[in-house]
Parts: sequence; C-alpha cells; structure tokens
Amino acid sequence: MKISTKGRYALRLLLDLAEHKNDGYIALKDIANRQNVSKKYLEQIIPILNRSDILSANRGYQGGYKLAKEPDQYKIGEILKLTEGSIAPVACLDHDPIECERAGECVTLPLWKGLYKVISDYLNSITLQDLLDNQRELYINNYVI
Amino acid sequence: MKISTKGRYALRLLLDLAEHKNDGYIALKDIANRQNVSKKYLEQIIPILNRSDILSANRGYQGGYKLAKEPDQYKIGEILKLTEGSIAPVACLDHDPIECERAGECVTLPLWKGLYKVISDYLNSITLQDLLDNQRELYINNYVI
DNA sequence: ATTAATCCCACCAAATCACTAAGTTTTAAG
DNA sequence: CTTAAAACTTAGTGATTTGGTGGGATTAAT
Repeated sequence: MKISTKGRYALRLLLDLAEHKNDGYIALKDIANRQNVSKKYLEQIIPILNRSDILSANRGYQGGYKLAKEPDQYKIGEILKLTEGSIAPVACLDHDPIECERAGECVTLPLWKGLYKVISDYLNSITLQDLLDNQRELYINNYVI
Repeated sequence: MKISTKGRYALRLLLDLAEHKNDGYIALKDIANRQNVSKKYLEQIIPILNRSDILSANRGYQGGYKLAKEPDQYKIGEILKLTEGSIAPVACLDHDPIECERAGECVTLPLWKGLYKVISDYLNSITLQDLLDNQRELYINNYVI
C-alpha cells in the first residue's frame, strides 16, 4: 500500500518545474541536482508524463522541460494515476466494469470501492499549486522568508 | 498502491469466522474451501492475527479458530495495519516522529499526511460487522433471501 | 563543428509477492 | 493407547516489481 518512487519523483519533478515556471526550459540535470535524485532515473519517468499534454520539451543545447499548463491545472490524482499506472487499492477496480466473477457476492468489494473513492476524491481535490501554497505558508511560519 | 493478498485474505478469513461465529471452532480447511484460497497460505497469515487478542485457537482434533470478540469490535484499519505492516502511503510516515531530515522543507509531506489521514479515518470507521450488514443488504436487494 | 541537452533501449541486482513443502506438536475420539 | 485431524513451525522458491544504471543516438543552439 505504498506510493512508489516513480510517482513521488514525478511529483517532485513537476513541483520543481512549477517553482521555476518563469525560467524557460529547465534541464533534467538541474532538477536532479536540486531534488537529489538520479538524472538517469528521471529520464525514465519523464516519457510517462510527456505522452499527455503535461509537459513541453525542448531537445538539444539549452533544452529542457517546462509545464504545459498553470500549476493549478494539475491534479495530484491525475499525475499519480499516470505514473503509478493506477491508484486503485485493489486490482479488481482497475477494470470498469469489474471483471471478477465473484463481484456480485464479494463482501469486501463495497469496502474497496469506498476506499478507492476517498483516495481519489482527496488526490483530485489537490493541485500542484496547492502544494506550492502550503509550502509558502510553511516558509512564513518558519520565518525562512 | 495496492493492498496485498495477505491483507485481503486476512479480511476474508475474519469475515468467514464472523459469519460462522456461532459454530464453535472453525478449521482452516473449511475457510480455505469456502473462500477458495490455499489453506497453506492461510496458515502463514494466521499467526500475524493470532499474536493479538483477535483470535482464539484450539489445536488438535476438532480444533480451529474463532473470533475473540464480536464482529463490531474489529476495525478494518487495525486488521490491515497488522497484516500489511502499515497502511501509510509513504514510508516516511511509518515512523513517529518522522525521521527524514528533509521533512521540514518537504513540499509533498502535507499531501502524504493528508492522504494517510483520509485512508486511516475511512478504514477505522468500518468494522467487520458493517461489511456483513452491507452483504445482507445486497442479498435482500438481489432477492437471494 | 561543438556542446549539451533530450530521447531510446537494454540490462541488472535486490526486494517483495504469493505461494508450496515437509515436517512437529497437540488434542479429541475411538 | 492408538489414531486421525487439526494447529503450528521453518524453510524454500519461482515470478514479478522496484529502483535503478549504461551506452549510445538524435537534436538544436552557439
């Protein structure tokens, strides 16, 4: 029941891009250094995000990535669903309609459906911008500003 | 971000015991047959539950297991925490206080704390009895009774 | 032309998952 | 007192996932 590094790093990558959204294209090298994660591993995560209209990329010299939309347009749930493959707590909820033949008599199915709902409702109620705002508050509270 | 078979089977095992709570000690063999899971695998899951005051066991001929308490005294969150080891969505929340040195400046920490809260609040609001009641409703709705 | 970036493909070690095997111990019934 | 049937214990195991690394091809600004 853990979010993997793939999802967590993807989130930190996008947050890093959001924090530098006015600095043009940002190279993976810089993100890797700031976030202290492997650039090679980020290279593997990026194409998952790049497929959708999430990022805009520039190849070659002075290239890099930037967000395609404003930070408040990125729901955390969408990002995690892309990178984790699914945020459903049990595999049977990954297919709609449910394929499991025991579904009709399954005593635990309503439980998993409810859990899935609270998880996705929560994650889809929060955007990258919300996380940045919270961070700003933290800074203020800690007198870092 | 998936609940493993360990947690899911443990839940079904306890639900099976709850459904037969007036039938004395229930053998793993019978549970395995009814739930269509491997008895050998259940033998591996049982000791996790047996440590706490969750089950009462009887060894030897005509032995088996029964619930130590009424079904409404078992919170799903507690059962899953036991069998899954933890229901926290990220490892850093498994320790209290948080050991990660980046915690103070971590932009995503409030997100994970919030997610952890909605998950555990939900799972601790539901008991084995609730799942049984829901099942009864299903039966009524489907005219199985 | 050079440099610095993305992009692409393959590989790999370690951990976890989902069991299975082979027995030992305990207890009620005959 | 023997026997059958259950819980209990310990170890092993194949498949999959996780969390990366390495080597190079392609692209584009200087």
